[in-house]
Amino acid sequence: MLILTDFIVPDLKIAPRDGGYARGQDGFEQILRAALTLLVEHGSGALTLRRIATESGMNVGNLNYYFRSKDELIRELLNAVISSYEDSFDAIMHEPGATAAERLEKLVTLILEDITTKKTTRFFPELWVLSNHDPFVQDRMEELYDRARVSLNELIAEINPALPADERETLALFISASMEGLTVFAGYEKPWRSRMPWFEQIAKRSFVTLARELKPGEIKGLSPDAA
Amino acid sequence: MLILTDFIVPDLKIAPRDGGYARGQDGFEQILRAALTLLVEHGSGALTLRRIATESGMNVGNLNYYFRSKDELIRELLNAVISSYEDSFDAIMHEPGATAAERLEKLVTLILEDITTKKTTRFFPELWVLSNHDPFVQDRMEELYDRARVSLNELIAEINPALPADERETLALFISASMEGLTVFAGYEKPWRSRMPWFEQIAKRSFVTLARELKPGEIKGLSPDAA
DNA sequence: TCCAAAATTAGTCAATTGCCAAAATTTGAT
DNA sequence: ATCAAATTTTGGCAATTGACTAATTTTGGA
Repeated sequence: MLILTDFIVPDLKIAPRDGGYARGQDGFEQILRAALTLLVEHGSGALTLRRIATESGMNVGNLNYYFRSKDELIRELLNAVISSYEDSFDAIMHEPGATAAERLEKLVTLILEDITTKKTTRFFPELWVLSNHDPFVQDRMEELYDRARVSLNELIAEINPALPADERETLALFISASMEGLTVFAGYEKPWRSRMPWFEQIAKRSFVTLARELKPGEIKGLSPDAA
Repeated sequence: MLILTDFIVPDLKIAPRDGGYARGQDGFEQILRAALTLLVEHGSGALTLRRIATESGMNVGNLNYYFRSKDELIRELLNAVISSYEDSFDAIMHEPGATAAERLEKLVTLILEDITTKKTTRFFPELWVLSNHDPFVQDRMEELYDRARVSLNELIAEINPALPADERETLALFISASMEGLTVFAGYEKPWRSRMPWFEQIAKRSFVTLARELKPGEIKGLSPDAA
């Protein structure tokens, strides 16, 4: 059985530009879309102005008309992709469901299935690497994950109202990190991709249990250097 | 308070070379060490032959004597670093502890503390990115994680002997992925680095519970496309 | 239709890249 | 001490990179 959504050109969220012709907006978007395709298909090493120009059917010099430098182009690209994820998260956040636990399970399903797409599997590790040496990327990435955790936080609060805010936030972080980690093992074309349904079951069971049964103070119970 | 272990040059495991002088073995190691330092400190973009030559106090042309191509140099580098981790995992595997659950907790502590080192936080995301477009890296990485999971598997089997092998392996994968995911959030110089002790508590509690309480067939219970 | 702004093209520049060949030097067994 | 093998240096090459300028074409409001 083939999955049909694989070759969809990934989405970008591009802010409308100030004063300009319609063609300009198109060109702007074409360039970023070409850059994203190259990044996803061939990695950051393929992100040269000439390859982006070729991929977008444009002249090299024209890229310099839209973007003062390659650095600015890449920043705009990351910004556009990250914004598209923020939109997705906002949409996911309002998914209906009966109980809070059921909505948490639904959220886990949506996130883990997004992880198996080519776009997500390829883009996020690139983001993680860039964030190691670029403060701008680090800030923007932190902002993205903060927003992605909002719904997680709300659900945990609903499931376990007694849990203090800082412990709740820590649990949300742990859950988020757990799921992100699956990218490398069960993402697109990864060796354990086919086991993602099982991972989903374990994740749901584990996360709901944690949210339900964590007692206030339990996490901080032991000082980290206690033998 | 300053942490003093940050600037330690990361370890490499380099196989002794066939026929050659002692100086040759030194040069070989110097080059790979310089390359790793550059990768960790400045990212893969800094991995040019000239920068590696400067960093290792060598001439550019000499790199071509040791390595037929830049590609071969990088492969040898990844191989050497991965081998060093495999050694570490083998050492960790034989850590003593009373019960299996206690040994599992100890293993979690060791892995999560390794994640906060500069070497690990910086190197692994680079590896993940490279694996997306390089089958050699993908194979080698899979081999590394396979070996890292051996002890995890044994401990789960001891804690819950009734769990079938494939479900046990899936749980080990989930646990491993969970911890790897923390790299991006609580690794070296990451925003939630200071909460790593809390993450450790949650992880121990969660993983031990899963290992103890998962029932055979529970993971595969629902077919993935059941609404 | 006209025309200024917007968008695109063509061509060039210095810098950097990986790679290579030939000469010079160092090593260590004999 | 000798000498072949191993290592290092020197100098350069062709290709690619990001950036820039000037000329050309397209756009869409007046």
